[in-house]
Amino acid sequence: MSNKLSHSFYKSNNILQSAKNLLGKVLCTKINNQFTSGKIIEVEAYLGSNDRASHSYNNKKTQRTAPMFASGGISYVYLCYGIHHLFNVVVGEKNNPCAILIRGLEPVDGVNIMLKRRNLNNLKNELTNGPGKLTQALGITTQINKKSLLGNKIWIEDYNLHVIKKDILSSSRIGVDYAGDDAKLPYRFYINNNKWVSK
DNA sequence: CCAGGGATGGACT
DNA sequence: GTCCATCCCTGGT
Repeated sequence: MSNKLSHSFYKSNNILQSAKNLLGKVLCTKINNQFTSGKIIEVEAYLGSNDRASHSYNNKKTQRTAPMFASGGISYVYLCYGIHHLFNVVVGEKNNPCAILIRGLEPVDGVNIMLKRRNLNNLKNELTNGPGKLTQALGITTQINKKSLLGNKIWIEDYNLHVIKKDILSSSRIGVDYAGDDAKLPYRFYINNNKWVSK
């Protein structure tokens, strides 16, 4: 049986709800035949054309942002600071360019593979407690940009891990000072008291 | 073609 | 906790 999140999950236009729903789900990759996964602990929602913090603000469609304009259910991976690959889940209907950035993961499968990719010797929070760290750990690069999340390279599973509603906290998003008033919006969601939340 | 930017990380105290 | 190097790629020309 498969617990893979299906098409319908990604088509919703209620992006904030979708972002919260991703908490507790398990992000999986199979890169170079190596399976790794982690439970989603922290996310940020980017609400598209009206959100100044979003790459797709003002319907700015370029080669880079094109994946956001596609129908939900694909990856949006881009390079940040020339070094870090950041992974987003594209959600919403076609031409509603929204995405959810994954910022923190609790390692589940393939910890040894992740440690190796991160050049670490033992399990500690810096393995996956940041958007650039977790992509490195899961082997996510722009090579898997614009890929279906229903395929066999990258996907998300629902293991029915219960996240208590009151344990979901929100805050403003990180590193979006350029967004004016929109920088203050409480579109970052994370699980309370969890060591895998970014610093 | 190239100037400028960027949803950060890690080294250090 | 604080500070700052990062460097590839994008997009406008």
